[in-house]
Amino acid sequence: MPEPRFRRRKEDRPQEITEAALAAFADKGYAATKVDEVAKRAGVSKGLLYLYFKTKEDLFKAVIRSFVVPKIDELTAIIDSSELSSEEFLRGPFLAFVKTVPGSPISVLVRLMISEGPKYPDLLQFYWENVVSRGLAALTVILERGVKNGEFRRSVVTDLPHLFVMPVLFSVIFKLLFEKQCPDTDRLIEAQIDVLIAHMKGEIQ
Amino acid sequence: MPEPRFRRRKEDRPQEITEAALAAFADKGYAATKVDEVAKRAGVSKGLLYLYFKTKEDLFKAVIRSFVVPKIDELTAIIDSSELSSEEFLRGPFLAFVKTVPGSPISVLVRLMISEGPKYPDLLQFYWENVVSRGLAALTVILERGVKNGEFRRSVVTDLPHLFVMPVLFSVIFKLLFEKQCPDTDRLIEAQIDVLIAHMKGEIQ
Amino acid sequence: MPEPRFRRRKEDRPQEITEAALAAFADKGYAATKVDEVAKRAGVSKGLLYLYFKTKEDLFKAVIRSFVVPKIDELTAIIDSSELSSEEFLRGPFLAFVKTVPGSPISVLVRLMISEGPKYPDLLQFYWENVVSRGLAALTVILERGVKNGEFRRSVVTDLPHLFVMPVLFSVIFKLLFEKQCPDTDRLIEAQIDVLIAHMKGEIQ
Amino acid sequence: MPEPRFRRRKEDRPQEITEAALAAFADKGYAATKVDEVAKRAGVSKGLLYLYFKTKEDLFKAVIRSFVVPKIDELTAIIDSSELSSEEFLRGPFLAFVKTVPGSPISVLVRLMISEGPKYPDLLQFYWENVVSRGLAALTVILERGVKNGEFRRSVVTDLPHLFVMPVLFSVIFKLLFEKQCPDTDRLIEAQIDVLIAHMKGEIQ
DNA sequence: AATGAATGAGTATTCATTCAT
DNA sequence: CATGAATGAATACTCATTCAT
Repeated sequence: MPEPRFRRRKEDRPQEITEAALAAFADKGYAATKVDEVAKRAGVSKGLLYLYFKTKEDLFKAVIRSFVVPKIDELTAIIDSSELSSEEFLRGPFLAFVKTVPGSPISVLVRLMISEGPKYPDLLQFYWENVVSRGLAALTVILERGVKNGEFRRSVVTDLPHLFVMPVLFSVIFKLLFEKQCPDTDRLIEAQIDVLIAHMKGEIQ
Repeated sequence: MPEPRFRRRKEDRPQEITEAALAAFADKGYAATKVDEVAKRAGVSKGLLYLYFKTKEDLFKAVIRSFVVPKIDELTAIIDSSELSSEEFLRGPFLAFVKTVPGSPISVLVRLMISEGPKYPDLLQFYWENVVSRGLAALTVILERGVKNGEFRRSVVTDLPHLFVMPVLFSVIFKLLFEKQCPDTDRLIEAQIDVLIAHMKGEIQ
Repeated sequence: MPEPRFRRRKEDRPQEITEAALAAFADKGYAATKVDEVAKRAGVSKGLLYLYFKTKEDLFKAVIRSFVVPKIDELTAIIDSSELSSEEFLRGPFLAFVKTVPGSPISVLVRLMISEGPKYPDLLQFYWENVVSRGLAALTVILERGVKNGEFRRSVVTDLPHLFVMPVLFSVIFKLLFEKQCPDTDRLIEAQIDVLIAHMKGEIQ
Repeated sequence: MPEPRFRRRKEDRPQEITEAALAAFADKGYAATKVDEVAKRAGVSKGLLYLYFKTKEDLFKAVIRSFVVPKIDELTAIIDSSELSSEEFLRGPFLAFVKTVPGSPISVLVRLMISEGPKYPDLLQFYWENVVSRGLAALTVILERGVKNGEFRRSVVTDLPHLFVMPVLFSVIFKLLFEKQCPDTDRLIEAQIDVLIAHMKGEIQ
């Protein structure tokens, strides 16, 4: 008995399709990915894809939105529920979270944002509001708390949460481009955090 | 019959074309740039462009090669000719050089490498050999010299020259994507160098 | 549980669908009308529509057939039941009937026949047999009766009933295309009939 | 020796293409005509067609414009250069001109305007301004001249130049749809003109 | 009978590349 | 050398039709 040509699974389709799209975009980038290819990967006809996403661009935006926001939610959830000191938090949950990024599917999204972002200002806006600024804000909360506690001295470092994010972006890209020559990204990230914390604490290293 | 005011010499053509291409790629990215558009910008016919570059991909590779190598040559030249201490070098010529990158035309190349690199392994190889590894090697020379001098303690930092490059990559991308919300990149870069040097020197900050 | 206020009966369905189709075709023409749209207008699912009409073309043919024949039946009925002289008939019931055409839903059918007819010879055949030739035949009966009566002289006019139909077709099309610049179609139609009758009667106007 | 794949004939191309398009539209109507088909008929590649006409719609508009305006220019030229009395003009050059329309390539344009016009208001506007209103104006000039001369009585007929155009539109459409059953269109047109002139002259017929 | 999710052939349009001039 | 007219393969998107439910 042959497989039925139609499977009705309305609820699951959008997710199945965005997952396939993420994989395809990861492989070839946005422009080089054919809609046909995404449909095939999702085990779905092109027509159905267009039932859920009006255009290829739409699909792209949906991919960005649906995979990135949950991840950042994860981070803020950790902060809110944590009773740790700032240093403990940075060395513990934050470091752990941040190490998972390079090599995870999200790293693909970073590449997509860099490649295609400039063409879609609204998407950048969304990304800024829902990911980057939220991430930086979360870090700022931690750093400020550390200053208030007396754990940290106020300095450029407590002022520039970007310094804590840098190694992640760097690792993602380095790994993407020069897998072979890439240093141990965990070590790189740890080193940066170490250096920054030491600096904030005013310790002799 | 009056002489044309500017007589274009054959030898300049390829460069004129790669410059036009760089500008076009900067505006729209590789895939979205039409060969027609590049030819128009270069003030040249499409046919002539194809006389110098066999394919669009060829042109792309030429762009990468021709703009990036001179820049890295610049850096290594500075190192070789410099009599400064390691710290002086890092805070002086290195910092100065590195600050010029975000916002310069080369930053465009970074985006191009990220977007298109994975499709062209030979280009990545070239980029690694001629840019990244040379840059890291130059830094390593400086750091080792500092350790030998007794200026710096040996540590993860002297071991990971990547830490010195991170803020540049970060700034380039941040500026590209979030121009509006971008922090002062000079300050960001300086902060990182400060923190790293302080750490290597074992000083209280 | 309250009775639904309107219970749709199965028997009405085809008619409801052809009505929706006529409206949709009127708006956008045949090719530009989507089956989906017709189904929605009819308050019916696409699947059900296909239960009644095998193809879109089928639906189209049903539309033509179902709206045009009753109209022409109306006209012949008037003729058969009328005791009037030929002139009275032409100036009375015929004129009245004919004036209602431009601006009525049937005028849409005219456009459809002109646009799509050439693709469907069987439909044209049907249209000819059931509408045009019957209409012309009815007119011929009247004109012949007038000649027999001595009301009218025999001439090209009594020979070409088409002359009486011309202003209707003209008005329908003019109104369809140039609503804004369209002359009063009633006046146009009346003028034509006047002129023709005067001619047949041999009167000085 | 094989035919050269490329023939450079920049000047002739647009006309060659519009001619092919007119023929294709005549055969199948606008919607059912494939751009591929037009290109093939014109002996040209699809790409080249798109070099001259940005879209299929554009091509359609060009077809309408390029074939219709010359025809109406012809008519107005005849009027301007004629020394005839109004009746002589109507029975002579006007009648002759008007008889050529049904069956000529322009008759195709009439069908196209009816089918597609309502979708392109700007095209209808163009058609109105450059064809219909100019044609009616030309007729009005003739009729007014006849009234001034004393040739004609003023009446609805001198007021409604549309009456003179009606048989042309009617013949075009009748021929298009019911070729087989179509009366002699020359005779139909002549009859209408006869009747109208007789009426304007107030003669007993 | 009734639904609407699913299909896929069909089409307009683009753009890197070629080649007659 | 230089041009840009000409090509055609490639691709996003549509919509009549089918069929599992």
